[in-house]
Formats: sequence, structure tokens, C-alpha cells
Amino acid sequence: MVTAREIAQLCGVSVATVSRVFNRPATVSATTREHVERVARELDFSPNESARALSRQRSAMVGLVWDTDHRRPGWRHPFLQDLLLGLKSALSSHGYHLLLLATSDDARDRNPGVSLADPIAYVSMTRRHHLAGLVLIDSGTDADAFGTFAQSGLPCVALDVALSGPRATYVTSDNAAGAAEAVRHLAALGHRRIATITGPRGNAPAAARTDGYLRGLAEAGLAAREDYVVTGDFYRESGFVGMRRLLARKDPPTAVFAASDEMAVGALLAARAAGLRVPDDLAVVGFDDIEVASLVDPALTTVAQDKPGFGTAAAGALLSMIDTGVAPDPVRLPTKLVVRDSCGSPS
Amino acid sequence: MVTAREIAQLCGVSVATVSRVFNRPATVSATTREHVERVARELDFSPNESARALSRQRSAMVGLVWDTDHRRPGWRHPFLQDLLLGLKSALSSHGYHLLLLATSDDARDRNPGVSLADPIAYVSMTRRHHLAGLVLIDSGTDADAFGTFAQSGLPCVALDVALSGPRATYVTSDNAAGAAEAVRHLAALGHRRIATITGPRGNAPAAARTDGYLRGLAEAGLAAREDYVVTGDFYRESGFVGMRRLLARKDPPTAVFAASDEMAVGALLAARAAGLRVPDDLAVVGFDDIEVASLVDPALTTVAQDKPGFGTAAAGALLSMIDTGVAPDPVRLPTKLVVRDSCGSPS
DNA sequence: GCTACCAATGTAACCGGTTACAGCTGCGCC
DNA sequence: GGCGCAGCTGTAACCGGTTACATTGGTAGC
Repeated sequence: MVTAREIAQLCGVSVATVSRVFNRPATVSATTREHVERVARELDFSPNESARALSRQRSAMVGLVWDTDHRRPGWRHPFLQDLLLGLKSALSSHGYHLLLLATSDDARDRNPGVSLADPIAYVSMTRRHHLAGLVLIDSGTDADAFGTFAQSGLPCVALDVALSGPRATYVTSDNAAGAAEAVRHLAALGHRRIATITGPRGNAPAAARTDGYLRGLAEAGLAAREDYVVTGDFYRESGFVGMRRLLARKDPPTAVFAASDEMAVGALLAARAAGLRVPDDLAVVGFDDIEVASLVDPALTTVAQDKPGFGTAAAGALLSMIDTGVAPDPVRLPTKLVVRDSCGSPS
Repeated sequence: MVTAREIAQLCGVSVATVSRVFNRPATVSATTREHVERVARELDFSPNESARALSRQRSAMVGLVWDTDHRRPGWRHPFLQDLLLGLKSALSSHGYHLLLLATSDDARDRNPGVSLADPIAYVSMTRRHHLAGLVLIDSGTDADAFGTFAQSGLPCVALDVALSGPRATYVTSDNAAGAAEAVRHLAALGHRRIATITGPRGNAPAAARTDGYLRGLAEAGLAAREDYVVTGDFYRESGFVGMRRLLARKDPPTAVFAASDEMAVGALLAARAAGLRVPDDLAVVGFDDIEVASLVDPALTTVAQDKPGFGTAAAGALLSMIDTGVAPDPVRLPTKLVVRDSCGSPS
């Protein structure tokens, strides 16, 4: 690895000048700048990141806090891969890398009831590594943990969790609009008894989807019924159970909006178990557009989220916050209704 | 952030001693060691990682090279999330973090034909960040790129790509054994005409699965037939096309082993399109046990890979290589046949 | 011709640790 | 008593950059 000192010697200038060429090119005369740049290119020099981070008190890395819920080992993020892809490509174009922060499992064992094991440990790691900012992935319903981040003063952007602070913002889908569109779609197909299986209480996207469901009903001129709202937890099994409960109602619904594709799949299975045909006897709409949505039988009509968009939006918000020091407004990504076969065709 | 200097002052010792307490505790007398440890704990001190990396010429970070194939934008790793989970937990217990390396998309645009854009850029980034090692995820069939890593002298472990060198090793599933078991399972169900849809040429796991297929046939006392081997590329569509070609044979197979679940799903669809019932008219086995395997209809019998095992094995191999300086033997993870509904029950 | 100022560059302190080497102390042993 | 050695600790150089401040030379203005 060639150092700035060597470049400086070869060019007959001081290290300070070499450093300036890379950091404040405008303050260096064109002649020397070009000379240094040429030599640096020939020797394949680029500044050592550890030294740079130490000196500037700031590295070219952004931390990713992705702590899986201890109580739900089977939980998977519905589109982590696309998210990472989006993050990576947006960050790379600004020269940043993504550091996947890991706390020891010990911490999680010490705090068994808490989904995000130890926010303070993350903040401390962030400082020790001089990270430029943090991306926080929702890992359950533990809003307290996120407060620690917002108050830490570190630039951070949360995904699907409302976060606000002088240096904190978040990105989420326009969950309410997506849910409302789904419900209007069902209503347009002639359904009048439309139920919903919601996400867990305390989860912001879940709440927004329920709001959207109610709004969609209102927009379609339908009355909301309390007995048509059952609470799930985003997992498949809760969709199955929820659907079974809905079908046991006196006046069972003819259509259901599930707040996640996993639950929609569960609902599909429950319908099949009850001897109902989808979409003829029951219409189902999901939310997320995960990969399996197109594979189940019938293929699931669902509200698609802009998966890579999450990553690029998060990176964009974070980078602007790092550069300007002020938190941009929260980002609300548009959703898109993907019509497949689980609702039938317009009658 | 409190520094070692402050701890030293408070304890009335030199910074060197504080440093030794954290790095070579044995060389410090018990009295001072405990004193320093106590004060450090009270002030929540832990060494600054940038400074430490600079000084030691080695950071507590491992790089992840995950470059998606440019020619196949839709490609997704079958189990990236589990892999990361495994990696993260194994690394964290040794105090390491995972740095997701990103090259600018420019490089990829400059070298359009190459799946792994710019191995040299990755090696250089690794050096600049003083990374302790690299984890390489297979990103296509571009074996040349991996040679650059093996020769760089950096400790690196590849996933599903044979890599060897003084500081290089790899982890993979026991693909041959898994494939052989799948074929024996089909033979045990009475099938005598068993075909396969392979992965792409030049891909090591694909080749191993084909070998296993042939071995399985031999073990079942069945003769291999050239016209029962069609080449796919792991993607669903190639499974569809491959199955269609197999069904067009004079003497079509009654069972097929697909070298990936995606292709198995494609085969399922092709069978349905041809009016065949699975498993009655055709038995299908896949490989990977991705999430959709359990969701398709009929649920797919498949060879499951030890997904988090990949991560923990890779981390283990890498850490031991970092500590000892010598490359451990390649790891071959056992697979497990998961019997579902796509092959029917024993006749 | 002298001063004021600006642009370009060098000097040196600093970021916060690690570690080779040297110094000191106390002990055992001849 | 003196020597050697081991154990502990301090001193200071170093890792490789960044940047506040000083310095230099040149130019414009009066």
C-alpha cells in the first residue's frame, strides 16, 4: 500500500498538499494538482480509510442495525435482499460502505424481553467506529429502543418506524393509501362484506394499513364493522387463525384484506381448509408483494411495496442528513396494486 | 467518548498500561489491571476502533463481497438472509463486524461482460480499510475473479465456489451426496426413468449435483441416459423449458431431479401445462429448500441446505484463518432430504 | 516604492490508540 | 554483596492521514 508521504516525495510537495488534492482540490494550483493526481493514479494510491477516519473523526461507513426479534426466531424481513441492494448502490455512488453491526448474543440473552437487545451498545459502537450514520430496520414493536437512537444525535434513518429528531427521519410505504386502494378494488368487484386481518398492535405500518382499510371502506360507501377486524401479527399462522375466526362469523365476509402477504397465504389455506374456493367464494388481497405471492395458487393480488426504493430512499435521506446536518422530511413511498388471481375478475 | 489517556490519568498510570490491560492482560499486575478495568467500566470506555485499526494495521471487520450478476438483474441469492444471520452471530461473538463492500456501479458499466465487476477494487478497498478478511459470495460463473482474491494473500473464504490458496478456503454443501440421496429416494419409490435438469456449466455446485445424480442412479442400479440430462441455469424459466424438452422425449421420464428449487417450480409449471399431474404422472425433487418450496402445490420435496450453517461455517473458517494464518480444509455441509408431496408416497 | 492582500504551500500538531525498547524494582543465588 | 533475571511500567516512536496556522511570493493599489 502506497502512502500519501510517498506520493508527496515523488512530486516534491508536502503531504499536506497531497491531502488537499483529495479533499479540497480548489485550494491547490492546477499544475500541482494535476501532477499529484497523475502520480497517484499511476501508483494506484488512495488514502487509507482508517487513518482518514481517525483524523476526520468520521468514516465513510454507515451502520446497519438489524436485530432480529428474539421471541420470533423464524421471522424474516420480507425483502431484505432488495433493500440491501438499493442501499448498497445508493451508498456506493457516494463512496460509502455499509457496516452490518452485530451485538453479541450475550446482550440479547441478558435482556430476554426486549426485541432490540441493546441500543446503547449500538450507539457506542457507532461512535467507536466513527460511523457517519445509521440505518435502522424495524425489528419488532419495541419503539423505546428507537428513541435512544433519535436522542443520540447520530444521523439516523429508520425503516417503517416513525422516528423524529434533529438528526432522525424515516422512510415507509404509503401504507394507508395502499390499503385503501386494495379495499376499493374489492369494492369495485362487487364485494360489500370486506374484512381485514391486521398486523400487530403498536406497529406503525400495521396501524396505517388498518386506517387505510377503513378509509377505503368509507370511500366505497361501505360501513365499517367491528367484527370484521381481527388482529394478526404479520405471520402466516395468524392469517390462518384470523381467517378461520372471520369465517365463523354469523355473516361471514366475502373478501378479506390481509395486512401482509404471509397472513394472506394463511388466509388462503384457511379458506381451502373450510372448503371455500378462492376467488369464487372468497377474495383475498395481501400486502408486500413478496416472492411467494406470485407462486401460491391462486396467485395473490397484493399491494406491492417499492422494495429497492426503500434502500435508495434511506440512503438518500441519510446522506443528505450527513452533508447538511438537518433531517429531511419522512419519505412515504408509493405502493402499487398488483392484480393477480385471488380476487377474480370484474364481474 | 472517553479516551485511554483519560483512563490513564484517572488511574495514575500511562496509556501504555491501559492499552495492555485490553490487549495483553497477562503482562499487567493484577492490582493495576483490576483498577484500570474498574475505571474503564465505570466510564464506559472501550478503545476507538479507527485508532486501533490504524495502529494495528488490522480492523475488527470482515468484508463481504456480494456483487450481483449484471446480466441477471432478477437474480437473488436463495438464502442470503439466513446466511447473513449465521455470519453475523458467529462474527459478533468474536467482536467482528461485517462490512458490506460496495463498488461503484461505474465499474460494472465499464466491464459489462463480467459478473464480478472489479476484484482489484475490492482487494484495494480491503487493504485501505485494514479488513481482517473477506467472505465471497458466488455471483455467477466468473471463476477468474475469484483467483484474484486467492492470490491477493488476504484471508478469504468463498461460498459455493472452490477456492484454494495459502489463505483461502471455501464452504459448500455436500451437493453430490444430497443429489444422490434425492435420486435414491426417487428410485425407492419405484421410478426407473429419472431425469435431471442441471445448473449452468462451469458452476461447481451444479457440477457436483450432476455427479451426485449419476452416482445415485448407479447406486440404484439404474443406467444413465444422456437424453435424460438437460442443462439449465438455476432460474425458474430454464426449469420450465428443460422439463418441456424432457417430456418431448420418445420415452419421457417419470421423475426429475432439478438442481434448484426455482427450476423445480418451473418443471412443476411445465408439467401442469402439459396436462400431467404431480406427483401421480411425474415426480419432482428440487434442491435448496427455499421458502417457496413448501408453498407451491404440490409442496416440493427437496434437498435442504444448511442455510445458517453456511454463515457460521464461513465465519469460523475465516476467523481461524485470521488467527492462525493457515487455511483450514474446505467445509462440506451435510444436506437433508425434506420429503413433501411432489413425489407421492412409497407405493 | 511601499503596503496590503491573496493564493499556494509548508510546518507541525493532532486524531487515539499499539508496541519496541528501556528502566526500575525486587528476588534468588553464588 | 553483587550479579542476573523476571516482572512490571513508562517513554516515545509510530500507524497515515487532516488541518490550523505560519510562511512565502507575487500582484494590485496608491
